[in-house]
Amino acid sequence: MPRKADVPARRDVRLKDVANVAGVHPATVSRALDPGKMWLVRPETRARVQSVARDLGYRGDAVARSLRRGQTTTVGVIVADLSLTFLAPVVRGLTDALERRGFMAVISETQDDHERLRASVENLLSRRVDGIVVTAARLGDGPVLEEVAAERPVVLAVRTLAGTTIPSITSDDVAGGYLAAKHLAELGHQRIAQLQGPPDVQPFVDRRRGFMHGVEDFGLELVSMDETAIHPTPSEGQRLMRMLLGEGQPTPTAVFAHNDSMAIGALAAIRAAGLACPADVSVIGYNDAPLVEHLDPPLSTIAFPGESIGRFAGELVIALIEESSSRVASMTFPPELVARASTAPPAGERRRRRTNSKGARNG
Amino acid sequence: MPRKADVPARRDVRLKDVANVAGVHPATVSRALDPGKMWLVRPETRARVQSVARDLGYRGDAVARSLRRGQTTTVGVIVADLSLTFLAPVVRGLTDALERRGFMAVISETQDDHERLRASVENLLSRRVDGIVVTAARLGDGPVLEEVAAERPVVLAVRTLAGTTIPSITSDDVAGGYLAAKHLAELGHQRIAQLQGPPDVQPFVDRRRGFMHGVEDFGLELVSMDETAIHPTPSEGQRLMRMLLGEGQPTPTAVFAHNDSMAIGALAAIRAAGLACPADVSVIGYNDAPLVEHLDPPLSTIAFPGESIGRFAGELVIALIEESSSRVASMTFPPELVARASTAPPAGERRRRRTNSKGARNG
DNA sequence: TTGAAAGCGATACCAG
DNA sequence: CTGGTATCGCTTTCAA
Repeated sequence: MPRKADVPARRDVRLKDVANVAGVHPATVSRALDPGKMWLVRPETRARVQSVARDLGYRGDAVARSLRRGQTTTVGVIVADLSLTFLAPVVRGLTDALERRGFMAVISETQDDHERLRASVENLLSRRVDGIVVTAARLGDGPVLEEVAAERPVVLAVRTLAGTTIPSITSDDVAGGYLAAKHLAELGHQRIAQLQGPPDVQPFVDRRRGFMHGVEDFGLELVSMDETAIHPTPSEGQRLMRMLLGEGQPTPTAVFAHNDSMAIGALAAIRAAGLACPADVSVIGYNDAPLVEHLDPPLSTIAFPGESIGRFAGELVIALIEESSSRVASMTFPPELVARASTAPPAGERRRRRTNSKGARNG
Repeated sequence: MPRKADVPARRDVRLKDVANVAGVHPATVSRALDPGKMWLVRPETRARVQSVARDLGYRGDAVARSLRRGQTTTVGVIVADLSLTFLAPVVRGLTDALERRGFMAVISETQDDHERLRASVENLLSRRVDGIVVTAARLGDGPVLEEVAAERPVVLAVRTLAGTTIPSITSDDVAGGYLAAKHLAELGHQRIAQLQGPPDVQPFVDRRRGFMHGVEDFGLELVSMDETAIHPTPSEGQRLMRMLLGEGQPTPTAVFAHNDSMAIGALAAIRAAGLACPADVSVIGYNDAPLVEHLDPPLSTIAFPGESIGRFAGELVIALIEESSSRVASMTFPPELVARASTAPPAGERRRRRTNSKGARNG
């Protein structure tokens, strides 16, 4: 049992109580306790009020304040799934930026489901959040979000949306895809492929585009596969990689998985096929999620500054909240190649010397 | 610019507006829209009101409702750091349980700092959350949390606190530690050690205790090292492992790291010392965090049902909120050994086994 | 079955 | 510099 020390464990103390004890009007207490208005109160009174408030253990009622002020100092954060490890830094930067400014994050998961996104948004709006940061936008979500953005600040983070006017803080996924192709080309790969993420998520579209540019620019041969992952998960990555290895086409010597999760699945598929990475097939992922540097082999990947993106998204949404007329400024951060052991030069020479028939090892 | 379709993008629609259009009193609208009270309204009126509400795009104001009802249907969730990957399933289960019951999670990070925990709690209370789930409790936090628990439902998850009356949902870390020792003993290890997490976090204390029990029960030799990690991170794990390898004492053939992060650091230290895992030293971690199965080598570890723990914590806090008299029921879930490639019989044992095995070929 | 009226707790404008 | 007073939007007795 906790001690009921000096702080009365009684029912919540209200402004009026403080006023009574301090012998002043509630309005005065309100002013004396508001950092932005306490200068209106005579120092003596202010001190007395503050001391009484402290003694009574007074804790402002944010609900009442919100009702009166029409501001909740709360921001809704919509994520597809908190288990997505690459989101951790983003959410970290975001919540940090928010807390630093006195805002709190209320988090809602959508599992990348349109309906759930709609429900989340509705829920958040009815809770009167001052703004919303969406990291889980998918293609069809445009209209809903635009509608919301008409009444409240909305910021897209990580995932932008084609042809939207909603400001977004992202990394340049086209550049990232290009970087992946460039890396593979520089290692000497000629025949490469990509494991594509869901095409209704803008970053995947962009990564694809960037990668294709690279393929052209560097004169690579693309083992094309139109199939895309239903979800960007290890199991889907495994499925696509299996397809790729099983196709009639020649096996690529390197693949670009649109994210690290799919890359992990790809590694599994490669092993399952009796091949080795990077000896037989190089693999590069995307996101530089936590731990992928410790994988077997350590995963080459494209990193983006998640924490910064989260932080800026937080700051932007607050800016929009505080001066809603603010110019809509999107930001794009450059991604970065992180070369590790899962990518290496192709074993082309050796293989070519031994046999001319490609794919002979796909047992 | 979004279309201002049928839904008036005007200022928020209030209850009164609906009442006016529907030609009834606001109180009637309130009743007609409250699932728990709509039976008080004549079906015709109800239908009309609901239809008007829909047409106007009416969205209840949760802030006003909260003020009036003294309930926010909001639960504070305190975590040390959202980047802790083993928390992802916990938070997942938690938010899912909450949303399912119409509650929302507001998340606050403490970075395992006492002051920040205090501030978080204060902030959450002033926002009038209906309850709090704490996954970041450390030893000194008892008093603060007890005090809070006296006014509002508080539930500890993942980390319990010694000698507290606050209900907690955890896994049995003593059993987990024991399991680790047992696993190593069964593999034939004789000389083992542990990399200890911070002693002011109950789970680490328990894992240590359980491990020690196991050491005794199985008659193992413990290479003891009193040093504990400042934070349970890879770098600290690496530091401790380095110390262990450098000491005057004989090198253990297996170590139990109090969590996966430290285990990862340990693996690095082992490599850095020119040794191999599991050939020279076996390593077992704790948590079965996402991806550790893909490490090099795949990490043996002790798993706990994070999602269930989160889910039950959510359900418990809601139960406490709804019937605050409810009996305080803590729950403990059993952990489970997940044996992977980072643990194997010790070098000597392997040889001996080969020699002694029936049908040995070198006879 | 519906209406009237009283707040929930805090803030902000207007007087004094 | 401080007190009065009117809401903020909704829920909930209490009457009718």
